[in-house]
Amino acid sequence: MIRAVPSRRNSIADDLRRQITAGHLKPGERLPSEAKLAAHYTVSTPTLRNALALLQGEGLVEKIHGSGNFVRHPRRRTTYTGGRPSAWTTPPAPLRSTVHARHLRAHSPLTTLLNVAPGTPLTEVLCITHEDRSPHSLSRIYIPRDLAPPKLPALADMATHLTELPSPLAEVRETARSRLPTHEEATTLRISASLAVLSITRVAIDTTGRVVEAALLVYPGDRADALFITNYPPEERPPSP
Amino acid sequence: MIRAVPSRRNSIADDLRRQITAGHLKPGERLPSEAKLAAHYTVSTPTLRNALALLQGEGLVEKIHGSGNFVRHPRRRTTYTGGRPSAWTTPPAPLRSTVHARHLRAHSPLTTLLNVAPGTPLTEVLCITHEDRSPHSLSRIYIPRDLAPPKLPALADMATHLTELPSPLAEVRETARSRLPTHEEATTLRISASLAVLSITRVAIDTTGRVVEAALLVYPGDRADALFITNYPPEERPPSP
DNA sequence: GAGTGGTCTAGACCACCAC
DNA sequence: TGGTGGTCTAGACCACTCC
Repeated sequence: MIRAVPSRRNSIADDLRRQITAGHLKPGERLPSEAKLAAHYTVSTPTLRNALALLQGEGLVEKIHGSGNFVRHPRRRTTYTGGRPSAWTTPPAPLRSTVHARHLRAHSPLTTLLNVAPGTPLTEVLCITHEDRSPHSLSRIYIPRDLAPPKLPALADMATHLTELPSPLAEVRETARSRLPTHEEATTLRISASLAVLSITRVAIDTTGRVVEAALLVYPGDRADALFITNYPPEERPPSP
Repeated sequence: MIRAVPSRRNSIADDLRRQITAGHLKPGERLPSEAKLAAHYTVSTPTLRNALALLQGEGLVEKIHGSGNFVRHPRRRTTYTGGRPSAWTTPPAPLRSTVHARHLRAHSPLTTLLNVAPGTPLTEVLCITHEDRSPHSLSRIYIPRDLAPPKLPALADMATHLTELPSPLAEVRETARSRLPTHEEATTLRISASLAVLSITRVAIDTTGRVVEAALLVYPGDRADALFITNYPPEERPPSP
């Protein structure tokens, strides 16, 4: 049974949401200050802030400390396509990537992910995609250093790289999880701490069983889906259990 | 730059979290009332409730209106495996399913999902898996009625069914999304409204291009991952772009 | 420095649950 | 009916941003 919840904060959120979706409040526009909104709706500031928190969780409003609440630009919803290592991936049309690479040595979570000994040299590529100037997604990609180009590369340079592996690619395993962002992720992606993210851990394995790439991908839930396609060619259709 | 956030609610949440993970507070146990906890930490009730809200979002604490805050039983983390229609799926060992089936006719979101005309007869199977007595996941499965058993079946009966399709299965497409639960989902799954869920939309297509099954799956983020495996057999290794 | 949001207080009153 | 959580008020004081 669904209980109707006619709380003050819900009706305020509904009203603001209607104004945003109807276009009376335009993307990028600043809302009146919380004090003014509270006065307008004749509620206390905590109640008004609760209403705004709902809209932040939906990705409709962005709060910037010290300057105000802003209507978010509606995000293009992009689709992450499963089954491909980074080298075969380019960000969809309107997005641009910022890439930073660095050297490091494998430690605790990475050792199990890449199945390497602690201290193994790795190359990390940190990649943030942007739509206009606002962040869209966050990727951390780890490659055994002997497979990475000797100079820390731009991601574009990597595109040609994974195809030159000593052994060909055999398998890609992806684990998708839904969770709230860490404090760090929320600030880099400039999203509310209550906006859920899709976290994908991807591992690419070559025919020798070696992990040639591991990737930790984070997509804010309001702007990305992940698509996975499984084909059953006639000769290898699995039996029923 | 990451800013340290040493707020009162964070330190309280940290303290309670430590007590839970260390086992001083045991699963199923009721926490002291919010008033008592507030007195113990010498904070106001809203502040204490904020601390509890953090733990709810992590799935560590379950709040039951009128009776108290309880330490959740730690959930077994299950793994949803992609690429399979319902008929090939059985819930992992400790879980049991409650199944309800009903007839209905296709309407707005289902018509596009199943690619059928409005009013097409469908069979809906609503499936809730449980671990002990607490809900674990929620599935809604839609099948064209001529492919479903004439009597509304238990899901177990369906297992043999999809293998008897007029045309063999050709493709499974799965879209994964991260979001907060709807009010309805939060109450049926007995989770906090701030615990993110993994929502998977799965469509199975046979060799004639017909959609033989569509499924809407909801997994609370604290207790399920989804795993997708893509194999590249030697003869069909895709080229680099 | 003026204006904004971030956090917190110390209550009030209502809704739900178990006895 | 008594205890619990749910919602809300009307402030206070601090931290951040921008001029």
